[in-house]
Amino acid sequence: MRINRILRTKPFGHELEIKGWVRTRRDSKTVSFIEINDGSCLENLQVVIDPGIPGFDSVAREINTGCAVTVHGVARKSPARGQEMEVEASSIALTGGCDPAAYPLQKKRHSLEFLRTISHLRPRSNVIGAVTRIRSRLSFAVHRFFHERGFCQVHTPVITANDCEGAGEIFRVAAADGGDFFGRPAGLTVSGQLEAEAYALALGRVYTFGPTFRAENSHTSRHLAEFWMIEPEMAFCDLEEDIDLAEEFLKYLILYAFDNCSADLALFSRFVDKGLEKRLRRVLEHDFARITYTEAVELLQKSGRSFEFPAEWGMGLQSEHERHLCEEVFNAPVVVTGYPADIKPFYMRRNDDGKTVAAMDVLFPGIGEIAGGSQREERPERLEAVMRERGMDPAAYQWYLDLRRFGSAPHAGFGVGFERLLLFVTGMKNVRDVIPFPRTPGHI
RNA sequence: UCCCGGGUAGCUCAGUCGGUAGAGCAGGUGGCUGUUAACCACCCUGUCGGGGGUUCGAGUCCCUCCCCGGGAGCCA
Repeated sequence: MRINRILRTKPFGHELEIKGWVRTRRDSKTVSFIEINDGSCLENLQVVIDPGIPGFDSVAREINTGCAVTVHGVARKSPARGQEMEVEASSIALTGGCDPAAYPLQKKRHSLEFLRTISHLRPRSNVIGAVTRIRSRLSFAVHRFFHERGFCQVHTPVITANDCEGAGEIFRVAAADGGDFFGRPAGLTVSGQLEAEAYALALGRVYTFGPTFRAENSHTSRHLAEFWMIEPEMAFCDLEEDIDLAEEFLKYLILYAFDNCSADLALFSRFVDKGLEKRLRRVLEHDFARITYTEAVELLQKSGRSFEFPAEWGMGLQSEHERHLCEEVFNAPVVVTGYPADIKPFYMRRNDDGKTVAAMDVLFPGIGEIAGGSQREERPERLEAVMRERGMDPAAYQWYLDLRRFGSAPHAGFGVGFERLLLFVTGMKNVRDVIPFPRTPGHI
C-alpha cells in the first residue's frame, strides 16, 4: 500500500507492504528506525526494525539514506511522539543499495541552486517532490476547469511555420542532415494561439495546454526556453468575458490547490514563503482590480514615486510599474486593458479610439504578468491593413485571414504561463525549480 | 545582451594587513539511547573556477576567460 493511503486509512493491526526510499536511519542497540518515503505524499513512514528479524544482519546493516527498500510489517500505534503510526517490520529487503559516501543528497536541507545541479536526483528532496505533486494536480485541474465549462482541448502543433509575430524568437527546426523541414523553414511553436483561433471558430470554446519554446537569451528567474502554456480561445466572446474567465480560472486553480494539496502547501508556507497562504487567500477573496492602460499611466505619474523609467503613455509598463500597481496601489491582482496598438501584436482588436487595442494583462503581486490576452481582430479589412502596416505578407497568413473571410465572429482568449502560475501557488521564486528538467540558455 | 553579486572540503560558508587553509553539516569508526534533521568522542576530505601577471611569497592584488546567482530588457 502506498504511504499516503496508509496515513489516511490508519490500518492498525494490518499486515502491510511498503516500497520506497529511505530518507533517514536512526540506530539503537535494541531497535533501528528508518523513515521511508515513496513519493505518494510529503510525509515519511517510520519503520521499526528489531535486529532479530530475518535478514537483519545481511540486509539492514546496508540500509541508509537513499536506498530503495521493500518492507513487510504490521501497522502499530507509535508509543513515541512525532508520529501517530509506525510499521513494525517483519522482514526488510534491500531493493537497490546506495553508497552514502557518494550519494549527493543528505538528510539535511540543500540549497535549490545545488539541487538544480542534480536534476535527476532532486525529485527525491521534499521541496521538489512537493512541487512535482502540485504541478501534476494543477495540471489536472486545468483540464477539469475547461471541461466543466464545455471547452474542447486542441492539440496544436509543436512544429510550425507560424512565427506568431511579437511573441519572441523562435527555435529553427532542422533535419539531422542540416536541412530544414523537408525544404521549408519551420520552427518550434511560440504559441498555439493562431491555430487555437481556427478551432475556436468551429468548436466555439477551445483550449491548448502544452510546451512552448522561446529562443530568447533570457537569464531571469521567470524565463525558460521551454515552458508550458495554457491558452483558451472563445468564439462569440469579448474582452470583458475574456477577463471574467481569466479571473475565474486563476481562482479555481488556487482553490484547487487548497483543497487537494494542503500538506504540500503547508511545506511551502513553512519553509519557502511564510506569507504564502495569506497571499493566496487574498487573491481568492478579492475581485481583481480592472483599470485601463491610460489610467495605469496616470496613476503611476501621480504616485510621486520615482521610477528608473518614468511612466509615459505609449511606452510599455516596466516591471517596476507593474509591481507598484498591484503591490502598493491595489494590493491585489490587477487587470490592465487598452494598451497602445503600437506596442502590441498585429492580431489584437483595434478599439474605437483608433489608438488602443482590446488587450489585457493580468498582473499578480510578486510575479508580474501571469496572463496576457486580447480580443482578436475579427474584421478582415482591419486585420489586413494592420498586417500591411507592419510589413507582413498577407499571403503568408492567408489561412488566418480566411478565418475572418468565412463566418468571422468576435473572439478572444488569453495565455497563462504554467510555471509562473506555479511560482505563485507554491511561493517558489524561480521557474527552474517548478519544472522537472529546466531548459534555459546553456542548459539542456 | 546589459548591470550588480559570487565561485574555498561532498554540502553551506568563514578566511583580518599578501606569509602555503578552517568551521558546521555530510561521510567513516566506536559509544549511548523508542529514536525524531537523534546525541557524544575520534578520524578522513582541498588543482582555493581556468589561464596569465605583480611579488621573495597570492585564496587574498591586477588582467583575462569560464561558470553560477540576482536584477533589467524581452516576454508567459
